[in-house]
Amino acid sequence: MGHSQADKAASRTRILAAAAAQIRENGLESVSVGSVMRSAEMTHGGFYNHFGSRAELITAALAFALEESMPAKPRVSSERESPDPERLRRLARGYLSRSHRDDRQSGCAIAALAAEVGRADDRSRDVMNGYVEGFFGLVEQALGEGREEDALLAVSAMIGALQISRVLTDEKRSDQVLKAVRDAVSALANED
Amino acid sequence: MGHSQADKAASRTRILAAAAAQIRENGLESVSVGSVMRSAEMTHGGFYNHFGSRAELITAALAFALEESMPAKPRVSSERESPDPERLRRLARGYLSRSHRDDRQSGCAIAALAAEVGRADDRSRDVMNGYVEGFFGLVEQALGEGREEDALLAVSAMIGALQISRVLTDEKRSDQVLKAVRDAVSALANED
DNA sequence: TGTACATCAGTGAACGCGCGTTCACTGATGTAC
DNA sequence: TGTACATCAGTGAACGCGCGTTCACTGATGTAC
Repeated sequence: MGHSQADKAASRTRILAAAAAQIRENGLESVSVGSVMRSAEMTHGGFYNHFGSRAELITAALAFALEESMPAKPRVSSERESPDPERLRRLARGYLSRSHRDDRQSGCAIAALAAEVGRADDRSRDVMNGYVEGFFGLVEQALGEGREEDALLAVSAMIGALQISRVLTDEKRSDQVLKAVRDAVSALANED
Repeated sequence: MGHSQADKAASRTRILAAAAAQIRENGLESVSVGSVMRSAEMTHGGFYNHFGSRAELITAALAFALEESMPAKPRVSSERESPDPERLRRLARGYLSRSHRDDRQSGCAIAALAAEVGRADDRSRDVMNGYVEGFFGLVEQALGEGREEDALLAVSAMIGALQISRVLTDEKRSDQVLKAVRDAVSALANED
């Protein structure tokens, strides 16, 4: 609550983190300046010391949410890494888990926001585009060279399944969808 | 613009259709009473002759959009129909086409709204739940008995791929995702 | 079939409210001397 | 190191606007006789 430069940076981060959580939980449009500032424990007037407008916040918070929710972004290591089926199986197990389904606030921002970003301006699509490619790259690397098409399939299926599992009202059925796609992705990992 | 009962029913349908198109194009939250009534070529005051509130309209328009965008809802025919791989291949070709990707306004409402409905009230989730199950059933029937898990995979992948294709900023890459999943679903159809 | 009247779909002004944004103010911070 | 001052992060009141909703009114519809 001080006025130092370090305090300002911390405030900005608090605002961003609050907005990112809100976005993942309830979508881009759910963000209002008032609610975000309240979450960040400040009054709304100070907002414009940190962002030029609500729209600017939303773009920044989208990037923040994507970054937060994609801890395993592929390193830009020059050496080719070898396929790692176990890594993909672990990824699928976590991604298509009940806890991921039920904890939207800290869940995958791509699954939460893909449709909304698909209809947003180029700026937002650009931001998410990089993270989708990162996800593809991650899975392709785990599958091994020449498995690009399988990677595209696996990522599409995981994102679709997570969303569907959040829609279905019968929890058993929801679990079943998660399991079916988990198994299918694992099967891809075990091929070749 | 008359006042007969038939006119009233027609007005209600115009309002619903306008709201459904808007929802598919820009999401549930994009619907405002004013914009919908303008699309339906009426003034906003008359809205409450047809719906009790904006929330009620949105629920009804969601159902309308889902119904419109799922013409191939499985019939409740008692006789088991035989597998039809060609039908699934055709479905995948249409669903994962550039024109479907680019024409959101008349595209699949599940893909457009799954994430948003996943965080909505039970009422909305119930509505979409039925159509998701309809989609599953359609694909399972085309695949044939005992292919339930493959149907869950295929539907998840199609929905995920359509959304991702709308996010990607490189059109070639977007096309590639559509094609990869189209081919994977066709491959499922050819297995047996 | 024709007339008188009640109904009610649609109009457009008005409402209260929450929103994004602005602004004068405050007091702690950090700098110039 | 100590003092005087400019900066600027944060506060809270105020703004204009668009929203959902209400309402008095209108005139066409449909019904009772």
